Amino acid sequence: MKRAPTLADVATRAGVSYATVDRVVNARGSVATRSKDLVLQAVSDLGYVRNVAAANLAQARTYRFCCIIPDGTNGFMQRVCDILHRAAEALATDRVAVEVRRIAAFDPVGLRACLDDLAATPVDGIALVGTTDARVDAAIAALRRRGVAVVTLISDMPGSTRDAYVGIDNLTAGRTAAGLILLAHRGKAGRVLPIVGALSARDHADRIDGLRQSLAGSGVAVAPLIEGLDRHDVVAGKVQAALSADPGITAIYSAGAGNAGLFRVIAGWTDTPPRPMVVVHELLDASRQALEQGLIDIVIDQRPEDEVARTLDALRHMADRRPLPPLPQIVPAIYIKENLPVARSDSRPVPLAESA
Amino acid sequence: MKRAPTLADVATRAGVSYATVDRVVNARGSVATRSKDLVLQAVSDLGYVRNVAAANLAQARTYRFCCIIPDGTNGFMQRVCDILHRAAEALATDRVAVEVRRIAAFDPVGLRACLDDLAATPVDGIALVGTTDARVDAAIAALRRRGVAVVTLISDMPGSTRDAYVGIDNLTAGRTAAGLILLAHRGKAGRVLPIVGALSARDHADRIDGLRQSLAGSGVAVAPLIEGLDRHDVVAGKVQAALSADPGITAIYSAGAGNAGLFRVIAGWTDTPPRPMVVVHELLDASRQALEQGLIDIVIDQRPEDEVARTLDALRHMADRRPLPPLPQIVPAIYIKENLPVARSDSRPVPLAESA
DNA sequence: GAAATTCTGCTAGACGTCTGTCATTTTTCA
DNA sequence: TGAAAAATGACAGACGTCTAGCAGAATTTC
Repeated sequence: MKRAPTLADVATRAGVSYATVDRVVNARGSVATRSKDLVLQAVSDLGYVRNVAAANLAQARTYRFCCIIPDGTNGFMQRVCDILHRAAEALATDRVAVEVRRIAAFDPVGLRACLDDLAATPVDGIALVGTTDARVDAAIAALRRRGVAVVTLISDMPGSTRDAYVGIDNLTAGRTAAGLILLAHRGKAGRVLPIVGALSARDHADRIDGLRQSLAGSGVAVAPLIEGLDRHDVVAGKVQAALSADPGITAIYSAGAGNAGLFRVIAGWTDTPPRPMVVVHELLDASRQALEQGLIDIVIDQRPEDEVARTLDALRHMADRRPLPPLPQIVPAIYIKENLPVARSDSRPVPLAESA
Repeated sequence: MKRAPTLADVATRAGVSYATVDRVVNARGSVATRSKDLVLQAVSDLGYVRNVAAANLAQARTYRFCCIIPDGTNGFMQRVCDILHRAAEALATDRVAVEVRRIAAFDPVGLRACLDDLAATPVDGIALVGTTDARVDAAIAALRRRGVAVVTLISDMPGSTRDAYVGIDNLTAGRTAAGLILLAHRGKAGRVLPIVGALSARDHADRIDGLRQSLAGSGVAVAPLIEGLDRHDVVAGKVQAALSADPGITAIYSAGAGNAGLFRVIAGWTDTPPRPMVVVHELLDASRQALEQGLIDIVIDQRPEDEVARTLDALRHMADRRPLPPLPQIVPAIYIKENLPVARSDSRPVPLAESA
């Protein structure tokens, strides 16, 4: 039960002064290579780990994070924002201030402006939904040079210098949809109607790729793709048309948003032939209701709660210059009518525990 | 951007000394009712929240938690232990020491002895897998009186005075199995063979209840229950017999452990008729392989990672005498061949970040 | 009214780290 | 060889809370 080693212990062990140790571990001032080695050796000998509590206290540290979330009619992004706000409240105890900024969706110029704006404020970390664009890349690189942690959320930017990506593997998501569709077909032949917002959206395209991969070689074929622009009116029209044109559709997989239109079409289905199996993404009010009413069969959800928690955790680690713990993948959840979680209630915690 | 209020601010506002404030918030010494009210009022006026970092620093606080996990051949409990150990490592940074004790499964006397033993050591919180027993209840109550936080994990003890339960709703888990079985039947008739370890185990019984509820009124019936005692040899024999006796079985739902026996039977299946659909619980090496090899269709997993994380988090909150944040239910994960997470790799974090 | 009890205020030293200043020593290079 | 530059040591004041001890004031008890 001995006390954990402190920087003073490290200094003694390394045979240098506290100041030198401090210069090494906090990377400031210049230190001779020899001294640096001595210190690092002592650190590893003693198994020193920084006492984060003390460090934060000393700096009166307040983490300042900013999350940049696309605006628009997308219910999913709204949900992400809600979760962020809730998480921000809970983190207030730990002196973490989380700001959420909404920007126009699919607008690299606006995103870049937002990032440049943040570069001028004292911020420790930024989370953003990736948008592939050279100007955004440059802004991220600039922020990182200034020591700001940058994490991509939900959608990655593989080419950029972001510190980490937090989100699901969309190829796997598409394969999952395929697996469930195959399960329901049980070896019978069929044809899946795939719907996306736009194939130019990386995540949507990945999901459809995954679907195709896992259906290949099975008896279930893939019908021509519908691009619904994530708008329910467009989706409704195109789905209606596709179903009329092809009575052999046995399943529908919607990889994008704008599902309200799809639900309307299904709601108007006549009994014969039986309606196709329907798989959509993201658990929102509309999809939850559709599931409860039996209009659809499966919702694949990317667990934004987990994504948000991981994101803030990653930002915190990086702000502390601590290594990121190995992150297990976020596995999308599969919801059916029977395992829907109860709708969440907001309860407000009190600041202090009861006195005895 | 003003600084968060401190206890000194509270004292000023309340018009009393720091010492009095301290006596109120830490519930020591005696304080006049009037002063106490003044302090509490100031706390709520200012929105004071204790700076946990400073508090821990001042006390050189080391949280000591102990998790009591049943021993035995159960692979799931082994997995829980692994996760606990990993979590313990990660929490070392925050001065949290987690000890894991294995005890004989289904042995209330041993559990009680373990709890009594712990009562004599300086421990801040205990997590245990619930076992319904009056002696255990009493031991828990005694611990709580001594200020030790007690959380039940995986299996609850509804009658006891535990502070919280972290685990899944097994009724929902059974309903989920039913929903997936119905999905694969797509309106066709069928018959499910249910397997448990023992109906006396609360979680197993709940799952079967859930299954029955959700199958009621559908075309899928429930065959006579098999009790396999969670032993793979017993399971193999009884399943083989049941399948021979009833060729109309179209699905198997194993709510307990000992699934290796079930996998063996399925592996020996002849092509015609097609094998029944198989749903089992807990993602372990054996079930993962069975899923990959196509021996089974679905694994329902109770996400022990989440359960462990929540448990330790809950213990920490209670040790700090902070209110528990509202816990969203843990929703069991549904795995099929296509969405299996990659097997986890163990990587060891380095103690310090790189110097610039 | 005196004594006992309860309540309150004051003070000071931890806890481990960060940050800054200043003086001193060692190294480097012209 | 001397001057500039680099490296090091020493030290002190924060950060917010906990803990302990002691003295003085207010209240209750007999």
